[in-house]
Amino acid sequence: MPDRPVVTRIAPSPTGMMHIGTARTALFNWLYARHTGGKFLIRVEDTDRERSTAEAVQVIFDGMKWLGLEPDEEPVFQFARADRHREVVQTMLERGAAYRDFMTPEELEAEREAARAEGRVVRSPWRDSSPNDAPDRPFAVRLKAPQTGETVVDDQVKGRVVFQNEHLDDLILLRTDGNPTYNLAVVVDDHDMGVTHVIRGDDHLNNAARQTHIYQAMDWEVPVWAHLPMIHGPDGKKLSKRHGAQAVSEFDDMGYLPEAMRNYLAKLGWGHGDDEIFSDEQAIGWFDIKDVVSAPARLDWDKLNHVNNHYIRQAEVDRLAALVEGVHAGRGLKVRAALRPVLARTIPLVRDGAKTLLELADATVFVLRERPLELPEKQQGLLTDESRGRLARLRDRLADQAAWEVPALEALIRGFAESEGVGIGKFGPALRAVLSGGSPAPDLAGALVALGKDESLARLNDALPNAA
RNA sequence: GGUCCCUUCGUCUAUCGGUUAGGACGUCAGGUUUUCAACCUGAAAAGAGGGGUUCGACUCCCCUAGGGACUGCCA
Repeated sequence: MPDRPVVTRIAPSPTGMMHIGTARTALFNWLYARHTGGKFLIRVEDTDRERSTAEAVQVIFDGMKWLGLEPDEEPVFQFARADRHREVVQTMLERGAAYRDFMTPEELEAEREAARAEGRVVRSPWRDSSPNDAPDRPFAVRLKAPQTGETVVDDQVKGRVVFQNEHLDDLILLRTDGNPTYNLAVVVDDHDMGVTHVIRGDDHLNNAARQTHIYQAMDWEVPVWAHLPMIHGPDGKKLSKRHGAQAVSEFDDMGYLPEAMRNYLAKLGWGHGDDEIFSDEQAIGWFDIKDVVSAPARLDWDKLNHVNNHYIRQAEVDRLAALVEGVHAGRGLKVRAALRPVLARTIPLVRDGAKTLLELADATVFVLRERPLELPEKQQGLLTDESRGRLARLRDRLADQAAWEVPALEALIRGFAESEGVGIGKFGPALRAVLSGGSPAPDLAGALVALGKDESLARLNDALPNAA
């Protein structure tokens, strides 16, 4: 185990979106680096030139920034390091740790089929040929991996995993076109970047064994491995589109707060006793790779919603107001400058029930509506002659009310109901309808406070033109 | 086919050989109540199956079953 300061990294490939699993892997790498006082790095695996567009790369950076997981150093781009990768391969060739493989695509295909039929691994006839036999045609370079004995991946979450070398094939290091492959590039880059702990998805567990051979061939120190189980959809299948979302940006769009995502994602595969809600500082203090669960976890929207609701209740009102304004803007509803204070005033009154920013936004539309409000048909029945009369009497009381605060207004409404000799249910629904125009609204006192005295009375007057 | 990983309430998890198997989300019931939500109280709910090891297994070992990953000159 390396004695150096811890260096972790996230190594996403730019595919046009940032998968939520990548986000969790990033989070764990970040937590571990912070916990140990080490460094958290990012390397963009952009060797697939077709998919690796500038936009796709930006998506990664945006996702990381939104999640609040910024790396400690400038990003490394893998493609730019191809020369270095080739240089390492050259060294391995010189050391006899790699060989030129002249198999044609057809030969390879045939060998692959034969190997599968025989239940063995692909082998190249060129592995043991002498350099003099080299034909004059393009070749790939393969690692000359040991074929006997065993390779141990001492994994921090999976435990000691043993592979028989006879089951491991000779990794291709350089393609026929001279470009490095993924398996070569990760190892070289991780080594050059000084990565001490490779924390990644367990879809790479098998690769870890073969990558170990590269480290050994170069006499490099093998990093500490930690292979995280994957995140599945609610049905236990691989997380995909049909589960609602898989990209980080989608969670943003759906109104989840980054701190809620961090908390929830941290709990997916890791935990600290009975603690459910915890701060970044606590997570950093508690986090240890050894405590990561080895079984895959399913995404649970209900729980995510619950956690998000918690953080919405805790968030600064000004921040929520800005975010909610953004949601409204996205839906084509511009918030007039004059209404900004109203919006900010409304948020504390409606946030408790909001599971997402979208719901929070929904809960605030009633204060943003412009008079005169038109009641939806199903609510018009609420305005009978009787209820109009009551509302008119209530309006007069409200007009005389000086303290425009929730407790005082609650008392006023209760007192009014008593003086009318009826329950609040006799006029509450009508009041709410008039104040909100049919939009969702909080309790009556809250709605009055949110709207403010003038607007409240004006909306009442709009609905009671002849009742004065 | 081969290699490897995984398996505690519906879900996320605690337990690290001895517990009435705990917590959270969700669910259900009740309460509160002017809508929805929130909130309060309570309840139901789990060790995949089979063998071992042991005085004693959720915990250790083996087998089976079921999931998953890899098996690319993708990453």
